[in-house]
Amino acid sequence: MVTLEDVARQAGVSLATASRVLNGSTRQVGAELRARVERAADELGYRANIAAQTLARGASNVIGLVVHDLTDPYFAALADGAMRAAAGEGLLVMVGTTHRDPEQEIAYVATLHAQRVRAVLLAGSRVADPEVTGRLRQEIARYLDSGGRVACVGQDLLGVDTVAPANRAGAAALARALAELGHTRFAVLAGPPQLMTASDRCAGFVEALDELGLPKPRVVHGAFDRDGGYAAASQTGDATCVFAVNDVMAVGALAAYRERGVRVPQDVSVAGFDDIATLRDQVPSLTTVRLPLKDMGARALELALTAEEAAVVEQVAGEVVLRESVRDVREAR
Amino acid sequence: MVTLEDVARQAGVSLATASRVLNGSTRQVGAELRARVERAADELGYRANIAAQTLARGASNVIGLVVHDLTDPYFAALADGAMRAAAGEGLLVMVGTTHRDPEQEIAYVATLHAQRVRAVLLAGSRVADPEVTGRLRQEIARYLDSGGRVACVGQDLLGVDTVAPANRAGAAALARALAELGHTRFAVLAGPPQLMTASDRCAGFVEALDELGLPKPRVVHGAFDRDGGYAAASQTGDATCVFAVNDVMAVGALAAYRERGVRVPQDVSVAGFDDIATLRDQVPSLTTVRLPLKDMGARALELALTAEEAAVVEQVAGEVVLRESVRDVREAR
DNA sequence: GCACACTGGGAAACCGCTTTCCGGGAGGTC
DNA sequence: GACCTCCCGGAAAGCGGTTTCCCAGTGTGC
Repeated sequence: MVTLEDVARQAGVSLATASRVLNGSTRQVGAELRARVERAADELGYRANIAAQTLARGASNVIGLVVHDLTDPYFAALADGAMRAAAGEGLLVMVGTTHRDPEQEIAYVATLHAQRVRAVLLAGSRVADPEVTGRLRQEIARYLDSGGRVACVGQDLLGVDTVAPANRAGAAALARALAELGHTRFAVLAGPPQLMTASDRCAGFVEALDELGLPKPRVVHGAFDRDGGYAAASQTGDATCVFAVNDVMAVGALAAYRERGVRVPQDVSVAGFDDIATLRDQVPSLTTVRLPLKDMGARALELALTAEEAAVVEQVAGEVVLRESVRDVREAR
Repeated sequence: MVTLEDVARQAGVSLATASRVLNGSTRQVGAELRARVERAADELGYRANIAAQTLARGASNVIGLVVHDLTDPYFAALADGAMRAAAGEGLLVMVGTTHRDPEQEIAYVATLHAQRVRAVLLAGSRVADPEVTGRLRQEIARYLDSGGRVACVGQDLLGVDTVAPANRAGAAALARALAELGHTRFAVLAGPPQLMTASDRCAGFVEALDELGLPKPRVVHGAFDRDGGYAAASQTGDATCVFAVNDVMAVGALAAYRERGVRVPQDVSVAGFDDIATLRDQVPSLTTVRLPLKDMGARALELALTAEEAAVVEQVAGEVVLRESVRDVREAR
């Protein structure tokens, strides 16, 4: 393992000079010595020891990213956005996946704190459990106290910079758009009640229907993933329009209907939420609420990197996108 | 920022004792002192500084993973497998995405080397450019020399532990299976000629057809992604069966045919390669060659972690999976 | 009763790098 | 020519841990 000292000796200069040449410093070094150091470093195959640099500088160049599941296109897009932004800043990204276990999330904050990462990005829904959230907040507080930075994509519950998708408003807008097509009997594939992203979207949808004077939808709880949507789709009763609180669930529901010979949108209309990238190849194309996922990931990184006085919360609007999977039932009359 | 020294002082013990209590050591510490140290650490909110630990121990607990694109389900699955395995070993994962730029790949090896990561996993196709491969090998050699470990998923070209999917054999088996269904006029959506995964699969397919005495397929080059498949699908001429060298290209091709009113499999049969997870919701379901992606990612990590004398190369067989997207043309007669 | 492990605590060297501080020489000014 | 800046090189003090080495105290075996 070749060290800076080896390089300095080989070049016949001091440690300080070698350091200044190889790892950007404000100080100038004469051309002659500079060349000698560079040549020595190259000959020896020197690579700076970042652990040592981090320790000496008191600042690292890696950021931590905590997601639920990388194979979910939602998080893949978020992560991709954040990682591109990080690469642009010359930062490395350490990724942790929790598989929806809140304890894992807390543990990752602690671990990333120990790593002294420059910032931690928490992507993904909060859960409606004050005890767990409290412990997470405490872990975050420790990290912030020691100079860390945290940003989050999701509900504004942690008191840190947040990119907050307008889940309620988006779902409400979707409900109005669907009602406008003449639907009156709705079902919601609502995901787990404790998951706030799921329950917010469900609530926004239900409230909007209520304001329109439409009957309450049938609410079916289940898992927040493709299989959850698939399973829940069998319990939508006589609804003419089904809202799955995220796209992967909607895709699962489409599969279930297809298998049962239920035609979409002729027999039932289906809508999702997020507009994940894989939707473009879905048949029928899926109505959804578009969220600019990559931008959100990138924005979260930016927020985490620019220290403000108070925590800033940025609302991100969702845009209703009507596609083939919903039918205008007024035409039918 | 609270340090071990703060904890030791608060507990009224030496640095050494505090270290032994808090960060696993072979040495015993008396119950009394142990309790005092633990309480002090908790009160102060102490988190070990991993950079300092890494420096002192000369070994880190993070591994590096280099992939082309996280939003591609192929790499997401590979990464997920590797990350689960890493979590099981108590390791953190630092992820870099190259977006298919080989220079980025080399740069990441250098960066991860500097980070002194325990091992580097290189996932993704090699390119048929000896100059670039040579530079990558050189960068890897430097890292290996300084005690690093490297494993790779893809072609066995780097002289390191490798999980090598049987691209040629898998494509050949697929070709034979398709020929058995009576197809004789084939086209291959072949991806970029320099990309070895693409060219190996294409070559395996073409050779197998040749051995069967069938006419040469039309080979259409293009990008190795969904849009590449989409674009290439317009140039398949009068082929009755189209092989896309990976699934995302096949999905793109299906979209193109759908838009043009070409029915799959009635008008043209389509097959892909990889069996990515998102295929389960594809209509029509896609014939492909299944690769156990998650296992491959996990296996690569294992290989990297267990030092052998010589580099071990593990072939991974692909399994032909016939689904709706291909038609048995013998029936038609 | 004595030599002898053995146990557990602490002092201090060390991991590889950054950066402050010091000092010598070159160049400029009056 | 004396004095003052600059400029740049080097010595050395950290950064926050781990671990070796030393040492005192406490059983053990014979």
